[in-house]
Amino acid sequence: MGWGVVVRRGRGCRCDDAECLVMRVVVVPRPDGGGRLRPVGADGTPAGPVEEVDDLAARVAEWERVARPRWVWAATAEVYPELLRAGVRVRRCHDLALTEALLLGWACRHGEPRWWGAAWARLRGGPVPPDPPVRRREEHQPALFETVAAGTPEVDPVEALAAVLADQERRVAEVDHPGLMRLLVAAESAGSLAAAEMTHHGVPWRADAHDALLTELLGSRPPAGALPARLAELAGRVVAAFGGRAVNPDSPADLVRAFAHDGVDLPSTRSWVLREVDHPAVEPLLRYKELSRLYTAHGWSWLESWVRDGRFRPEYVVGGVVSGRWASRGGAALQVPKVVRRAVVADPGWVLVVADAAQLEPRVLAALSGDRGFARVAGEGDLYAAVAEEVFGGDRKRAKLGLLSAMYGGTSGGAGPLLAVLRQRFPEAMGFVEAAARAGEEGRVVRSRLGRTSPPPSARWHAVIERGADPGAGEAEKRQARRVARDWGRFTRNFVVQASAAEWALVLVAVLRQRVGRWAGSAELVFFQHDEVMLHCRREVAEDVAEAVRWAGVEATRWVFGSTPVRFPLEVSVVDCYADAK
DNA sequence: AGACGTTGCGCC
DNA sequence: AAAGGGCGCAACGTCT
Repeated sequence: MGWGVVVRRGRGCRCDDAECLVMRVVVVPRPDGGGRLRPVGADGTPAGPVEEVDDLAARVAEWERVARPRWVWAATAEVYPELLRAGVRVRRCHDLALTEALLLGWACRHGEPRWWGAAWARLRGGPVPPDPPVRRREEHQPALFETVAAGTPEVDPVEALAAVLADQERRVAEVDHPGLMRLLVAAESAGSLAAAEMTHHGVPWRADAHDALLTELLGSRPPAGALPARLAELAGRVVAAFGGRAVNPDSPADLVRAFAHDGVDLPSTRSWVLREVDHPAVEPLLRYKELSRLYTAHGWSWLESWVRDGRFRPEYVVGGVVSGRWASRGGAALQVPKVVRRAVVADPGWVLVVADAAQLEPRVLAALSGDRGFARVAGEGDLYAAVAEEVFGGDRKRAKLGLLSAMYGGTSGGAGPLLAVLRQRFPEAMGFVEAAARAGEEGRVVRSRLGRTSPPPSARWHAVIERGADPGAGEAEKRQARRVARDWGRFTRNFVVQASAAEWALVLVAVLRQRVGRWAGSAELVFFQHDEVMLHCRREVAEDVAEAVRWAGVEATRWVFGSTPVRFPLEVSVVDCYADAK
């Protein structure tokens, strides 16, 4: 899709001026704790001698004290955890790998080899080697800088990183809106620092409370290989309800057969399907599924693997989702079930500050589209209620359904007529997502507010589309082509909203992280999940921290959307226990 | 036995 | 209430 559909230039990014004067220092660590550093200009040219040090952390801390540079390194995830373990924090960085992914994406070269391929091409020409494999927590793999050093002994890694930096600066300047892309690069890099710091600090987690919760719901911990008492009992009730027929409640196929035997035909055993069925097995089965999930996903073995010394330390994968949302590795960090939040308890004398952006995505759509009518309702505290008031005679449910369908591309559940009304009332907002959907259906890419780009559809996708367009195509082929086109349209429709929402949240984290630095030792960001942040802080500073979060929301709005009537309210709770938030 | 795809469900 | 978008994970089941 045309860039113009998605991004109208807002307020310029401050990185354009002051930030760019910040000194950059390239860092290449050695496995033994030493490393090499070199100050460089934005164009990668040396601004000082190479330093070779045996205690990299100490040297970084010293630089940080006197010059507050922007650290330039291959990947925060490979460099920063070690610094944190040595007690060293940094204010800002430029993550070359993350930036490379953003820039490759912008040029519709998603998935191509990243930074060191670019370095190679720039320094030596010739074929571009593939990326090193993704680093796994459990196994040691060579870090990026080691790989480049091993593969190209004649290339100084410091020189290589400086070259990549220069290359990236040049490419950023060539995008349609360099100021927005600079903001994205800065926020992505700041996010990588926040992610490493959150992993380092961890979410306060009371293993005893978790164990008590499990025991209450499942019975005491069973010996290895045995089912907890409560699950065994429910499984027994399921079997009894089928007249003693042997049924494994964990096996969908088994269940479908058992229900069929009793004259109940099921398309699947999903819980919402079962809920509609009148059969004595349903009630114990639903309860079994619910508790079984708790047991397998967040039971005692989860607790043993993931909680140490009163902290849950998930590993975040910054930019791990195509939309720019973060993913996580291990521990299912971004899926902590509501019941388990009982175990997330602040240390004595400390509290949790939990903040959640209310109705973030429709607000983002309002700001993106510039629809004045929609922006006006998005200036209200309850956007859905405001839309309901204006359009649906106060029916908030219908307002919510209609708006979610507009952003996700759904038409089921009677959303069709609601969409027609919304289209009439908010033509620019609805036109915005529909233009994004059309772009996807036609195989074009779309971009977020700051310039993150959707992946182009695969060759297979194009093949299906072309087969459907062939004059000799059969009905089935045409239908399939229409379906995959619509599917991709739903993806791009959602991408523009979800990716821009992720940017707002990312900038919030970036500015909040800077602000929280003033309470070093007394307040920590400990968790971030799409539109929600959690801080762990001393009780005395809780109100100040809560205020900082609200301020960060306002800042994020200004940075990402400039001047807009749209409000992005945060629901902030100060609690002892995560389960009590909101 | 291990790889892979499917099913189902937790979160936003 | 679910369905539309995005994920991670565990268990089942099939294939190799």
